[in-house]
Amino acid sequence: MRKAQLTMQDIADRLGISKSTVSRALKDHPDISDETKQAVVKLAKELDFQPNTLALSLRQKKTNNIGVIIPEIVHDFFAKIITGVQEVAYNSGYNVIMCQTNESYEREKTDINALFSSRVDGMLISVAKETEDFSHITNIYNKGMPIVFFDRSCDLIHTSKVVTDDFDGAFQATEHLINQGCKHIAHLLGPKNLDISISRLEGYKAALTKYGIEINENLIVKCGEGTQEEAARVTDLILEEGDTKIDGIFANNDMAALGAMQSIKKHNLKIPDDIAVVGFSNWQLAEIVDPPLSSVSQSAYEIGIAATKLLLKEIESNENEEIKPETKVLKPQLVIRASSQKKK
Amino acid sequence: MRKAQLTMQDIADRLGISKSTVSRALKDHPDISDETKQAVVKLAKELDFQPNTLALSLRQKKTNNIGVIIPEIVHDFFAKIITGVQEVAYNSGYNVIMCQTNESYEREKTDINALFSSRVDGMLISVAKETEDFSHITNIYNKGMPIVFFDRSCDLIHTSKVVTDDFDGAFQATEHLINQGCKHIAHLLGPKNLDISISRLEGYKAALTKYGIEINENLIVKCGEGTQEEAARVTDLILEEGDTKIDGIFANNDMAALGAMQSIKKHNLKIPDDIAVVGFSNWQLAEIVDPPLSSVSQSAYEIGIAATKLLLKEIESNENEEIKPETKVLKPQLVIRASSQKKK
DNA sequence: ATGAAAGCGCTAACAA
DNA sequence: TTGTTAGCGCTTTCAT
Repeated sequence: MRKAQLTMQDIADRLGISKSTVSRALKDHPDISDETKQAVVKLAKELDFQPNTLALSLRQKKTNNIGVIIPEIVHDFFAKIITGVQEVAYNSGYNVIMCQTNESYEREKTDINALFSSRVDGMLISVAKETEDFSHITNIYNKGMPIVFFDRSCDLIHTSKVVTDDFDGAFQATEHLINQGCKHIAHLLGPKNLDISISRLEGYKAALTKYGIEINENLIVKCGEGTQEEAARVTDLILEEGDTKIDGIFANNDMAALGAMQSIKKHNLKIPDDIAVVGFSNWQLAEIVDPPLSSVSQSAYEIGIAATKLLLKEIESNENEEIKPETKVLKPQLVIRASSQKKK
Repeated sequence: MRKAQLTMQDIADRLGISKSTVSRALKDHPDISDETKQAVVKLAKELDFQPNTLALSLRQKKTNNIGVIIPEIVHDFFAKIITGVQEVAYNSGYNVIMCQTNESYEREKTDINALFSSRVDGMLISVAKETEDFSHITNIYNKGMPIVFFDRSCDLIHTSKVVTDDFDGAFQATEHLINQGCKHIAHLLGPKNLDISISRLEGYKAALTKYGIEINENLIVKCGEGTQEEAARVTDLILEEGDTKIDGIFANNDMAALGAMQSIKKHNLKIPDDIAVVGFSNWQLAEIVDPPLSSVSQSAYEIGIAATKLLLKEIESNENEEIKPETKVLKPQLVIRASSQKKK
């Protein structure tokens, strides 16, 4: 700040009263006379007085800030979560400090320590892909920092968490394909080291089993990191060299689904009539591509809302009462679009 | 914080020295003996001491935080800007506090005041669409808060700003279409109340003029807020009722370009051979749609970098020296994809 | 109804 | 080389 800042002392001086009176008047303390109150409020408004919340926070040992650790803002999914977080926080008088780790462990460590140093009242964390050692998180947890994980959690730490029911989403998607008449449904698998990939695979298998369709391991194919190109390539293989003629694809994510669609079109097959396609995540692109892509929506906004509510509850709970961690599993919703609705 | 926090006093007590010695030891002050230093550092590490930056900030009248006011995180464009901002800030030892206004004036006012109250060292601001009264910004500016505008600025306040050269981008796009052989290029116009819409229109006109192509006002059509549906609708009209057969479209933004593409396909015309299309903003969708969409890239990341550098320069400048505001105009780059490359 | 004073955790001028 | 003290701006207990 270039200029000296305006303080309560300044207001007090001008009015010939003490700064404690100013403080009380500003928070409408019953002891203060109406006359004094009005004078103070008037002058404060005139001078556009903004109290220094640093001093307040230091004094009260409470900042009314919460920190959010997020891997990547540019992902629709996380951006929507943030929006949910800010909504709840804002309405409860909290500010949100966001840090983007770019999936880097080092960055995550630094960010979390910085948030701790600035004494946020609690943290919402989605861990970076790189992170395997969680001591930076257990450290602050042990010091009493309220933490809620969202989307990507860490089982080592016994806190509240909010996650998507990936199994259920995959089940819904696969069941929908079956209901559309698909008998030979391929699955484009995500990276095996992520829990979500496994859960989605399990959901896919469970749906097939429920409807008495045999699981064909040849139709379950890895597509690396799940990029469009990789997905297109593996779909090419399925269509050209596979011994089974498929009529449906459930992809681990929307980018992969898109790659599959490109491959299908290239082979002059029709979507959805020859092959129906369903993705996962319901990114913006899903409604934009041609044909619009059916996809499992993870209700990111709701995840943000739920996680923040849990965190604020914890922050505002009485110090004495023991908080028992809750795990909220949000059911995803299948959004059906043209890519999977076969004409009957 | 549930538990009492660890302070320098605690460390001092355990070591039987004073807290000022601890403070000095921790910042490697030359006066302190190596012996003491090592003891302090060792204990601090053991106890995982994290200094309270609130106290530091209050004392130093410097928070090392910068605030960012952004309309919508979910837009690729802004998300990328943020990434650039965080990059520069992080490397210079600053933290970033982001606020999302959701294009609301009220929210913007509250956010800016909250940032001021928390004594951020400076602010990066992109104003909300709703904002017409700027007194909340002039207020803090007059109190000495360093401010840099990005993308959407406010001419009333004489600060540094970083913006895209929309005129140039539109010019490049239109010139490219002309070079591809287009003679009748339509322009899908953005909302007239935004400066950017006007600049892009002007760039379009200037390119036509340069190449001796007459400006046909019938080919300059509004498409409301620029959504896909609206763009598709107006394109339908041009194709069905227009008296000119067009061979190129320059759209004010990518969503509108997409709508135009849908309309063109519906009319069984080929992109780019019958009609070439160029959009603006180079959103992710541009490379995903079919055919991939040529688009003017605004180099959002660079905007974030440039704005933050300007702000930090201002923050770190000597109080006495007068800062003269700079305006950085970043040239956008046309990214040419299949939607506009006619076979010769 | 108001004021004086202590203290939140840290730094820095001044003393020793 | 280290300690003492004052003070950043605010709240709050205890006096008055």
